[in-house]
Amino acid sequence: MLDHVLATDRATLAQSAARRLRDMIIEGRIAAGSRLNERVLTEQLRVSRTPLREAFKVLSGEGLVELLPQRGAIVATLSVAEVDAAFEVMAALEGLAGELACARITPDELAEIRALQFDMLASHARGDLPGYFRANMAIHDRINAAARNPLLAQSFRQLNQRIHTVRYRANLSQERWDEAVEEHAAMLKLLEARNGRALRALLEAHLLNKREAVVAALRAQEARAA
Amino acid sequence: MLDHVLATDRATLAQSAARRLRDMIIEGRIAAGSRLNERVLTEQLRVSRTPLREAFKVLSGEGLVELLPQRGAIVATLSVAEVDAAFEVMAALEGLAGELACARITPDELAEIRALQFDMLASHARGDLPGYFRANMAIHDRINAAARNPLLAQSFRQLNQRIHTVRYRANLSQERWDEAVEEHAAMLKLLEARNGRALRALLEAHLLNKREAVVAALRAQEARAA
DNA sequence: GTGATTAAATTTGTATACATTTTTGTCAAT
DNA sequence: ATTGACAAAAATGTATACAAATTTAATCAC
Repeated sequence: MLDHVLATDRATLAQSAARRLRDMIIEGRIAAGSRLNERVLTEQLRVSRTPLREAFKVLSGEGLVELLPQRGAIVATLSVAEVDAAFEVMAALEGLAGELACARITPDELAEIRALQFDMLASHARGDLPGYFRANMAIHDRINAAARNPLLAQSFRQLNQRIHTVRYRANLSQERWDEAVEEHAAMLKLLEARNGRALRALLEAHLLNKREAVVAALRAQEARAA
Repeated sequence: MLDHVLATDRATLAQSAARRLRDMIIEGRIAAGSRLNERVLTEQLRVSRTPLREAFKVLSGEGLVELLPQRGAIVATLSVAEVDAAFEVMAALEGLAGELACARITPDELAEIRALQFDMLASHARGDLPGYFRANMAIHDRINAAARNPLLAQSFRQLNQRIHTVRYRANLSQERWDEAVEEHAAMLKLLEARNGRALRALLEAHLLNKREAVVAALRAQEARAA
């Protein structure tokens, strides 16, 4: 009778295997391009091959894993071109989110973003990069939530997840960092003024700037390797 | 030695099961919300449960199937709100595609779109709705291809596939149809003029207009049912 | 008849066995 | 040393057996 409340909705093994594998990939604990051997992973994750293979299919749909017929699964590789393309799409999506948020955000949500903005400023002042990334991600999450479009949020999350490894590994220059913080201040102003068109343009520019920074860092990394 | 040429890359059963099931869902041969019984489907598709369940996971990632833990899979249902949200995102993506296409399209690609435009005009003049839809879809496909962004194309395709059933079932009014044809003529002009910003705005408006038409048709359908 | 209770049947989740394919390792020939 | 052939090993793909859960049906009290 109270099932709908008490039901713990314990996940299936396939779900939890997918979740754990996803985390391992996103956190970079398994290198891009490396093979996902079923026997090895069944031992590591303590599940049998059936749920593991189902997890592969799920992660393949998220773009994190590539399935090579008869030849197993590998962690998806990221070319610079793909990162470039992902940012191009994410810029448009984030711009849309900002525009919609201007029309739909509540005062409470706006207040929360204001608070996060101060958290971000604090992290920036301390030179605390992880803290900055955390506040930054939270702000963009709140804007997405305020847009009230689950499909938009999902599309964005999927792309962002795909490039997560490189996005939050590229340690940007102090100059670019300062610039990003300024952009965030302007964003908040436009959001408060409910200026949808302008916020959209700014968010697009903001993400395209981030793209430049990340792609430059990637190319530098590639050059160092060679 | 010639493997890389001859290899037919025969699909796995999971892949072909996913493809067949996907077609059945998109074409509306299985009603939204209906249960996907494993035993029944294994008999229909002539595969065992293992590849069938893997196919469920794939289609779930595409948003076509919903997995209810311990309670099986159902064909995903589409609320009016979801269709609304999908168009909102698709408008932004298509706008981006148009802008990028202006910068990247080749003369050959442009010529092909011009030809398709005439096909579309012919179908419109004959009142051939399926032919119109086909030409229309082909044009949008070409614009997406000319944008040279695989992730953009994939994001768009996924959303479009999700609402395919309702999108191409809503038989629009003659008035809206005429209007859409005019919008297409303007699109081609802007593409030829390489006016990215204007094409973007037009494509967004075009899709938001389509949204109005589809959502209105859906609401009318709902009202008729009640 | 209605509703609760419980047993049976069905259905989903997982592990494992078997079948195919791919990869690896050995050895002879050049 | 390198190549090619081929056997052995390992890996993936598929079917099926078993376990656990849910749904259906049947029974009984009221």
